[in-house]
Amino acid sequence: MDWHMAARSQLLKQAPRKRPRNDNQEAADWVYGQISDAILEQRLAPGTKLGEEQLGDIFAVSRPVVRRALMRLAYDDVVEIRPHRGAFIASPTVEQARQVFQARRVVEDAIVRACATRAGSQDVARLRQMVATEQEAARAGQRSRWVRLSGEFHLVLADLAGNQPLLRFLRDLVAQTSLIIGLYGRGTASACCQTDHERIVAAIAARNGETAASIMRDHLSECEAALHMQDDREKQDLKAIFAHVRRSVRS
Amino acid sequence: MDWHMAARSQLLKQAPRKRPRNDNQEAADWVYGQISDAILEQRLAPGTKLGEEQLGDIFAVSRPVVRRALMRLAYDDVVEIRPHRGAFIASPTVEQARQVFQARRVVEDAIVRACATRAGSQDVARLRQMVATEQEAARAGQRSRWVRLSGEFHLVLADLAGNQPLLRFLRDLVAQTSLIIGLYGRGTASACCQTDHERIVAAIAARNGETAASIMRDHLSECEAALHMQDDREKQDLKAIFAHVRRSVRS
DNA sequence: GCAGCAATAATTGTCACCAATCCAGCGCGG
DNA sequence: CCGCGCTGGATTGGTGACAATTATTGCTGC
Repeated sequence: MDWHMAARSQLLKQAPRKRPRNDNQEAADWVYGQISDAILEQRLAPGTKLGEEQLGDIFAVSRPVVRRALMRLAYDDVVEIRPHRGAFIASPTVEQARQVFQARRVVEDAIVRACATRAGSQDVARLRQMVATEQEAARAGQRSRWVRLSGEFHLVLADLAGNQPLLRFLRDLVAQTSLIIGLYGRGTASACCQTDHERIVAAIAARNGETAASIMRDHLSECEAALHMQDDREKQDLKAIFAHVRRSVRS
Repeated sequence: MDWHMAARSQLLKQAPRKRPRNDNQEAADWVYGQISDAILEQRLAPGTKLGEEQLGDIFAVSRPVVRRALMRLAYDDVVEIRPHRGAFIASPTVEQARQVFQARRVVEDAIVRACATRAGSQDVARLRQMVATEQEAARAGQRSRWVRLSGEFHLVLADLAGNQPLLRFLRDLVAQTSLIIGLYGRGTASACCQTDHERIVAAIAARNGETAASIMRDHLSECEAALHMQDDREKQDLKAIFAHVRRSVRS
C-alpha cells in the first residue's frame, strides 16, 4: 500500500492519495486521481459508462465534484463525454493509438537524453530500484501492479528530465497507452520487452544519451508492434464475438 | 475579420468562432476560445484578474459557464486559479519559460520532420500564403495580429504533421509562449527572426527534414535568446517602477 | 503617528431544485 | 410476424441562491 509513495517523486503526486476530510476543493482532484489510477491499472475497461450519480455514491461526494473530475479526464482524452449521453472510458482508434506511440517516441527520446545528462548517482539508484520492483511484480504475476509500475517508470524518467510541460504531456500519453494496451494488447503483450527498462537505466548511468534514446525508441516501437491492432471494432466486435452462436438465435 | 478562417485548418478550429445561439454546452468553449484568443493576441497581460461575474457580464453567460472556461484555461497553465482568490492570467517564471522553449524545440523538431515527409504541394502553398500574410502584418506594424499569425504558423505546421496529441500539446505551448513574450519580450523581440519561417517552408518544400528541423531549433533558440529574462518580477515590479520617488518615503 | 485587530464587503465555492434530452418498453399498423 | 412511432423513466445540464473564506478598510491602543 505504501510502495508507490516512496517511489513517487515530488512532481508526480499532483493527485492526493488519501481522502480529504472536509475540503471539497481537493475532492475533485481526489476523484480524478482515483479514476486515473483505475485506468492506469486497467481496472476500468474502455467503453465503461461512468454515471455521475453512481460515482457520487461510490466516492461519497456530490455530483458537481464528479462532474469536474470527469471534465478533467475528458480533457486528457481518457474519457469521452457525449452530450446528454454520459461519460465513457475512451476507446482509442488504431490511428489514435499509432499517434500516441509516435508522440511518445518523440517526447521520451528527448527525456532520456536529458536524463543521461542530469541524472545523479542516487537518481540512478532510484531507477534501478523501480526496475527491480517492476520485475518482481512481473514475476509474481501481478498484472495490474506491473502495468502501473511500468507506466510509472516512464513518468519517473520524465520527472528526472526536469521539464514540467513534457512531464504533464507524457502523463496523458501514458494514461492513453494503458487504454490502448487494454484494447489491443492480448496475451503476450505484457511479457514483451522485459529487459528494455534495465538497459535504458544502464545507458543513462553510463551517460550515453544517444544509446538510451535509441533503446527507448525501439522499446516503444516493440510495444506498439506487439499489439494486435485491428480497427474493425465498435460494431464488428459484437458480430465477431457471437458468430459461433448464430445458429441458435431463434426458432 | 475572416482572414483567419481561411487559413485555419479543420483540426485547429476546436473553439467556435461565433456565439452559439442557445446551446450553453458550447458556450463554455466559446468563452474559452475568446479568452484564449485574447491571450494569444496579448490583449490580456499576465497578472490580470479574471473575475467570474465580470466575465459573465461581458460575455452574457452565467457564472458556471465562465467557471468551466477558467478551469480549462487553468489546465492549460495559462491562467492560475488560487483557492478563494480568483483566476489570474499566469505569469510564467524564467524557469518555466525555458522549459516551454525546450519542450517546443523537442516537439517542433519532430513536427517539421513529419511535415517534410507528408506535406503536399498545396500544403506548401498554404504555408507560403501564411508566411506572406504574417510578413504583411509585420510590415504594417499590426503587432497583435502578427503575434497571433506567428503562433498560428507553428500550429498549422503541427496540423500538417498529422499527430493530434502533438498538436494539442503545441497549442498549449504556443499559448504559454505568448504570455512569456508579453512578460519578457521588450522592444525588438517582435522584429527578430523574420525570415526563419520562410526558410522553414523552403526546407519543407525541398523535402529536407533535417535542414527544416535545424532551422526550427535555431529559430526557437533565437526567440528565447531575444527575451530579457529576469525573474525579479511579481513584487519587485512596483518597487522598481517607483524607485525614483524613494526620496520622499521617510524623513 | 503607527502597528495590530476586528468588522465589513466582495468574491468564490458548493449545493439543491428544475428543465431538456435521450434510451427502453409498448402498442399499432402494414 | 416484423417494423415503426410513441410515451415513460432516468440521467444529464443549467440556473439560482446560500455558506465559507479572504482582502480591505476603519478603528483602537500604545
